[in-house]
Amino acid sequence: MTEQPGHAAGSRPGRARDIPEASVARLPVYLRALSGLADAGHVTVSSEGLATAAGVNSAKVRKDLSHLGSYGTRGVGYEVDELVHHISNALGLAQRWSVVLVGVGNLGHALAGYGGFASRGFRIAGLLDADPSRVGERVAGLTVQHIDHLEDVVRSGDVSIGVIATPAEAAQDVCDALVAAGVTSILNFAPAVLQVPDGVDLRKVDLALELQILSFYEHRKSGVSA
Amino acid sequence: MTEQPGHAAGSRPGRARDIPEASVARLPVYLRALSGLADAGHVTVSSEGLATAAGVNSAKVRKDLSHLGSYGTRGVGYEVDELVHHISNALGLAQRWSVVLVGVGNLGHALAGYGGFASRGFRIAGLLDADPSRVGERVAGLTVQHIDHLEDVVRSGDVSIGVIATPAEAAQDVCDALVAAGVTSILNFAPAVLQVPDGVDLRKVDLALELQILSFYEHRKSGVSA
DNA sequence: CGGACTTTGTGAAGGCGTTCACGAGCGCGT
DNA sequence: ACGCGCTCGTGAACGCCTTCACAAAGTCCG
Repeated sequence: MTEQPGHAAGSRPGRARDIPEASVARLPVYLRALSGLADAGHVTVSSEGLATAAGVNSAKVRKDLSHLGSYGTRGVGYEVDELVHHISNALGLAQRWSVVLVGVGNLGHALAGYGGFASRGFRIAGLLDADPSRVGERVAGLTVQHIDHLEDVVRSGDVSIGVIATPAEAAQDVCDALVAAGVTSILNFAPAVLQVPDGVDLRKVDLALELQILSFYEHRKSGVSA
Repeated sequence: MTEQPGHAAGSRPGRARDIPEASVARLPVYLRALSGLADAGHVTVSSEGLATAAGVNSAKVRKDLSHLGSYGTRGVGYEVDELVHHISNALGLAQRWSVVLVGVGNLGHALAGYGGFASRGFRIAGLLDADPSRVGERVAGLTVQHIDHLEDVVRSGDVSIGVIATPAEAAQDVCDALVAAGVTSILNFAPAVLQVPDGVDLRKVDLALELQILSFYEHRKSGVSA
């Protein structure tokens, strides 16, 4: 399930209408499904249709979307374009976020070249690495800089999100440096558990974790009839 | 949160002791934390210690581990080596799984070279790609083969797990081909929602999804005091 | 224009997972 | 040998999320 921790949810009593974490996590999925539906020429879509495209059930879709407001038309469904707009707004994708990517190894290359970031409004403000032999290399239209320039890049690029794609050993140091430079959200691809101070959001993607979960169920399958 | 669907849980009435999905998802995290503790020279660890290392709370650790059996010693804690052994067994990592990786682009390269797979007992039985210009290339000690060889690779390599790292457009076709070849678990890195028949487990890792979730909370942060 | 049909939005119910809290068991020191 | 202190294992309470089910509301067609 790869659940993620609670985002220091109560850091402020803030009156902001809160959308359940589980719902927030599905909004990007709806966004992607809606892109596909738009490309296929659909102008409107029912909760049932969107549910199928997103791989969930329709009750969940309706409940999730209801947190954003009442943007559906009874008897018809949701207007695809309008829904994309509202979900994007809710996710904060209307504004262009700048991210800094630390660690330009295999995974870093893949992330830098990944189209899914740019298409969702994320701008890579800098590529950094601690290895001097990598500095100067051109990757995805950017020049790799030394990690010492982290603070410059963050401040001059108005960066609030950092992505860590370093080896596990370096991850915590990089994380601390990101926080010190003023980054307030961190996405960690390194296989390590990181500590961050309150007020900084941390999420992780573990490439091997899902494979191990599959292993569990695969193991169960073969063992069931034994 | 990136939660994952229900693994067709009830496919068999199977008496296999079932571990809650949420627990299963944390076991790999414990495994990693325990590796770190072992390297640091710890022989035993308390639920509190493991909780800190894994980034969860101790009650959760104890509850999760209790599903595997009673391997702790009251007043002392858990023996690190023994716990690694039991968790590995539960996850099915005692046996060596063979996986086939389809799509050798940027991400495919990163995955093929990712040490976390090999270190957890996953063997890459083949690298496949549809692009003829990529066929023959050596990546991570293997030679890229054309996708037409999929069935050969799966059958001769006793492969039960497939990893998809293709563009979104190709993902469903590759998925169908994997299923047809006999793969029963699929890990999808492509940004697409895939359909699989009953009996096949599907999990996905979405590189951009977590970034969008961070965007949501970052957006909220800046909007709170406005 | 009116009635039947479709689909949303949502209160209520149910299930799952987390957290609490404490009894049971084990090691250690005296 | 015995009691003290520590930590596990676990039933119970709690809370979040999912699912159900239906009234409200809008469309479409005769």
